[in-house]
Amino acid sequence: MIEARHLRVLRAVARTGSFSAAARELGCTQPAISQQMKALEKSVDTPLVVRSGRGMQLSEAGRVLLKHATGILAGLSAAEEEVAAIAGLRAGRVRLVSFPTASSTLVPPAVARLRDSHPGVRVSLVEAEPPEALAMLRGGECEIALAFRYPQCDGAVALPAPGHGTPREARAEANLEAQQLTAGTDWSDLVVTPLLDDPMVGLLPAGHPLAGSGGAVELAELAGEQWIAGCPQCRGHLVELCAAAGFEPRIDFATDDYPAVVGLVAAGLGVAVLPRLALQSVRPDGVSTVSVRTASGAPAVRQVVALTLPDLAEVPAVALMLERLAGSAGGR
Amino acid sequence: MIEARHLRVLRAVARTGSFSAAARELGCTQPAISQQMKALEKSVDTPLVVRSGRGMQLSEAGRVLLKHATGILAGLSAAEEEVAAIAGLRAGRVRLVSFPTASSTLVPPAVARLRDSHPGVRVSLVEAEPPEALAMLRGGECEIALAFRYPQCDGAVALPAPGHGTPREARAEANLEAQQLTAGTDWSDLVVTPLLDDPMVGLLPAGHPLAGSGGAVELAELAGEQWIAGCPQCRGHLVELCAAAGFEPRIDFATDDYPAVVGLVAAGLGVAVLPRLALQSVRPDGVSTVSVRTASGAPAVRQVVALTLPDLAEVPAVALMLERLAGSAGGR
DNA sequence: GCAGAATCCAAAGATTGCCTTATAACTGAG
DNA sequence: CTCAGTTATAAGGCAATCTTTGGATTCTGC
Repeated sequence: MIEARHLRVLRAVARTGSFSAAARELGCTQPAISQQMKALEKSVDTPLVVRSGRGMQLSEAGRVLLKHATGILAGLSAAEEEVAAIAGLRAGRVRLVSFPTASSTLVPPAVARLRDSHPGVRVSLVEAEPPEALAMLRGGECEIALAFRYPQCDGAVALPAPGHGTPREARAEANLEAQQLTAGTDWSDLVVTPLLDDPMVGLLPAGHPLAGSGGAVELAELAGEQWIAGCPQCRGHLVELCAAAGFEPRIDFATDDYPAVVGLVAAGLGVAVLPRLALQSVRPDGVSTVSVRTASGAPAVRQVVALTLPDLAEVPAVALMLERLAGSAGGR
Repeated sequence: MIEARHLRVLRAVARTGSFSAAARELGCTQPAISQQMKALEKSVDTPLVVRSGRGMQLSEAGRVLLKHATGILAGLSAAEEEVAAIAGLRAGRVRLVSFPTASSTLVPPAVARLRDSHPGVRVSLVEAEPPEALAMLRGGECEIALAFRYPQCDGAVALPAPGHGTPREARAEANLEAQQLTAGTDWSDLVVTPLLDDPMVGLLPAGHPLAGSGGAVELAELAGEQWIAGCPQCRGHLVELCAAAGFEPRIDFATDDYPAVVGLVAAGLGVAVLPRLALQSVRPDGVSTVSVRTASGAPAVRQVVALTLPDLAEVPAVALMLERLAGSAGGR
């Protein structure tokens, strides 16, 4: 088996015309060159150099091998360079999958700042709801999945050191609590980068009695209202929240189109609870917004996170993108 | 530094989709694959494989590296194959330099038989007198030089085992005797393959008194003749031979054109001594040939040999050509 | 749900390979 | 003939590699 090392030696010998000079060029001793050449000649089973008194020349086999060596070593350098470009954030691509709200709020500034600092790294974005995004992540169709979950307790999830060889146990332990509390989101084998605790905002018709109550309401105060729900996952969360507050919401309308929710509330058809992030890109005409507290008194939040695989967290471009996303979310 | 071994492992992993399968394909154990991949990832400083639960996929860097690996490994295989073709006598070229007489007698059948047995090996032929042929050999312009010398003693030169690692000392010792006797031919650092002891033939005009003397004459019997000499080297040899026989030849004509020599002798302008090989391609019209004995009574001979460098003697095509030349000469 | 098969990683021991140092032999030039 | 430069060889130390062994995880089939 011919190794690249052999070809490097052969090339140096051919270039310099002597073993000693080749050794100097490659930064090793002359016997090393001598042995490498002998090993190469043994592996191809034919002489490669012809010593004639003082000078030395390549045999025909040596010339043929050298002819190939240049191309092979050039290909090797090209490969090294291209991989180094990816590792050095001068090239590469990060495929992002995000749910709609995030892709219109968190993602754009993060991508813009990544492009400014590292123009060679390209980012692609596909929209998908968290369950599908997770499947794409596990299936190798993307590097980062943005998702959210609704922790029902106030304690913040322990923060795993993002992207630097976090042991499996630590991650599992960190996610254990949240995992047990929110069904269907087993992230124990993933690297979870918390981005944002997105507070839930109550939407009331403009003339609602609680609209002026200092901007904060208990969920139980809305027990008798008609409700307008969002996406299936949001609806499920709403029901859980209300159950914790001791009632079951009457839901007459459900839509995952946030402007529609606002319109329905403004028309006096009910009240709603939306993540604040979702409201950012919707003009809240004819509605009042109030903060919502859970039964325990703490504000209700939706936790927005970026997910990736442990191996992918080691990829520089992925780690950088995660950093940018965290930075983009941090200001909110 | 990326080594070919790494790329072979990467390719096997990518092809099979698992470390274990790659290990089976490459005939080693799975931890070996695991370690090689880890070493490769370390050398390029970025992850190359992404493990997602059961399956595994290449990262972007891995895909890029694999893309190059295919070409690099293909180039390596091509190089190995081409060199193996040369080593296996399915390809290659042997450059022969020969003096005119040999190139018209010894060389053609040898080349023909080599071409029959190994059609891939090409032979090129250039004509040059021994001194120049030797220079070309030492200068790397040919692989085999055909030459001759005139040993003045009868003892045959010891036969070095042709082309199989003959130690320097043995060669030097074998050639020592001849070296001292024939000036200007230091072949102690060469591999000498004796081809032929070419007997010297006397050329006499058809009616010469000695023409019928049983076909053999002593050189001294021709002391009083006019002489026609051949090439410069041959002329020098003739003078030496005659000196040993006790006289100095009167040389009125000298030409290295053998038909001319025959013509001159036939015209009765003198006598000549030629190697028998040289006479083979000349029609001896009007002349009588007799064998020539030196002063010591032994027949005078010209020794025809093939010369090559020690390293070149290890090259299969060169060794084969030497064999064919010896075979071609053996029948004479 | 629970063995079973298959996969990967990690640690440890043995082997192999590579490099260096030191020495000897050879070549060509002054 | 000596000297500078080169290569080959032998021996020692070091690093890399492979294998073995054991343990953890995942998917599969019952």
